[in-house]
Amino acid sequence: METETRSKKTICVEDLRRKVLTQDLEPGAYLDETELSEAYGISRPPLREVLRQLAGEGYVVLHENRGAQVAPMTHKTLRNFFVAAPMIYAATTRLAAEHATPAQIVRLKECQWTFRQAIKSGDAAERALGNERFHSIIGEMADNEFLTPSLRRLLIDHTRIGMTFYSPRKLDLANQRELAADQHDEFIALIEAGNADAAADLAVAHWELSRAQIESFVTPVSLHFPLGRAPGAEEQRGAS
Amino acid sequence: METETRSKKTICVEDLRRKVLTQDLEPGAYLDETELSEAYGISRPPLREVLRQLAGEGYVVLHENRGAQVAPMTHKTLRNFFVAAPMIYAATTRLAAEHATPAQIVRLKECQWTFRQAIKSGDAAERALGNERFHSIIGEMADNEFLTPSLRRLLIDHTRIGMTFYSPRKLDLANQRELAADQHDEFIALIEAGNADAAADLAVAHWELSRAQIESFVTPVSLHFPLGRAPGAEEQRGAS
DNA sequence: AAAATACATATTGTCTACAGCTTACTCATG
DNA sequence: CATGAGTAAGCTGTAGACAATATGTATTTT
Repeated sequence: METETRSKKTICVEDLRRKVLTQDLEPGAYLDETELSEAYGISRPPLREVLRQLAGEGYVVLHENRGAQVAPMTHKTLRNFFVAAPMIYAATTRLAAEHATPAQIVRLKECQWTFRQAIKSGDAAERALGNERFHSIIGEMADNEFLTPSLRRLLIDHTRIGMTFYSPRKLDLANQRELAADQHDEFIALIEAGNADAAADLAVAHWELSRAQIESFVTPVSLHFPLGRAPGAEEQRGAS
Repeated sequence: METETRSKKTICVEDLRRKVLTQDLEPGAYLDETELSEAYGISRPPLREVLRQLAGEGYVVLHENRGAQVAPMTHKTLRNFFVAAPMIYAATTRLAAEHATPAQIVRLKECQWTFRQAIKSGDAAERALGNERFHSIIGEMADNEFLTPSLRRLLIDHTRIGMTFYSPRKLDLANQRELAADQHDEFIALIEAGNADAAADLAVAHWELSRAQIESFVTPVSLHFPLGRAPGAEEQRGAS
């Protein structure tokens, strides 16, 4: 067992990533360097390094002399996401099935176990983060430094979108989440078997399921939404 | 026309990018923070920010307590590159043809003009950088934040590989470079016409040409390479 | 009264100095 | 002579103080 003392800076990076993914920090929110540096018990120079790193990873955007902003989600985000996701997911999953090591498969299984616990617990954030981690590991398995950057970028917004549209009340969505978890088990089986073609197909199917969930919110069934309600529900600026 | 005074830090970022792309800084070389900060007339904290940013962009790799290293090119690099490149190039080019703005097309034409000048001049670095810039602009045209990260990562190593295998002596390669430049003109025409399918096909053809050039070096006619050379090529520390 | 300018405040950007880690060299010892 | 530990030098990591830039407010001028 490794003791592995993570530095304050590492904790800072990981916690900020987490806060962005769970929308604990909302898209478009501006970050205060002094405030954050005090919160994580480090000084401003290393914190600024952290922000640069997160900018490189796509979590935040830096504006000269105007600080850091959590990467915004514009009207184009969803459209671009729909274009890029199936291609990258299919490609990385195929490569994962071809290249995965036994140690990585063990980690993936552990991750899936944690993921199912999160589903049972009903904690939206833990479920979203568990799903992100699962697909991150598949990305590691693919072991292609040229595809990983886009995959990581996709997973950021996939996770944030998943948080946005999460709705524990709708039973059919709960069923779809169960189905998604079952597909994760299939991922493990196919990757372990080295069945690249089937794994790529499953990636597309998994994506289609997710897409259907998202679209059911973006293009809702007409009469389900009472229209004269909650005028301030869309209070954040920038929403057309 | 704006005057646009670039800060020292911006100059530093751009110059380091350039040096990595042209192999003025060799893959695997370690960077000295003090040395670089003095060279660019800034202190170490902002330089460290620059290095973090470049790490996020894939130009360098950071090692805890051991400084920054120019992103190495391992034996797997070329193989992974061959897998990812055609897919990403085709996808981004297709999107570029669908989304390019007139202003971007003007910039692409200017870039192509500069590129042809570089070819005439015979300057390998300028030619490689001009090519990188041309394809970067196509990436901007695609306007998809989820695909751009992988494209940028590909262009880094494509440019470095192009520098590695550049050989002005071989006449057939000179002809192939002419052909590549002609294909650039076709890119412009197809993008301007909004012909997405043809643009995607051209991207694949352009890639195949480049691949053939690379492979003619990687898999050379048997007797051209003296084999008993450079025993310590794995652990170079410092590039002089 | 409205608009523009000047000033005050807050936040970002940078520098110097110091602390901590890694490594290479030296010296002692088997 | 080889091997290991101890030590010193150099580099990375961090902190606190200072400089520069943007923003919001208040005042002045038309």
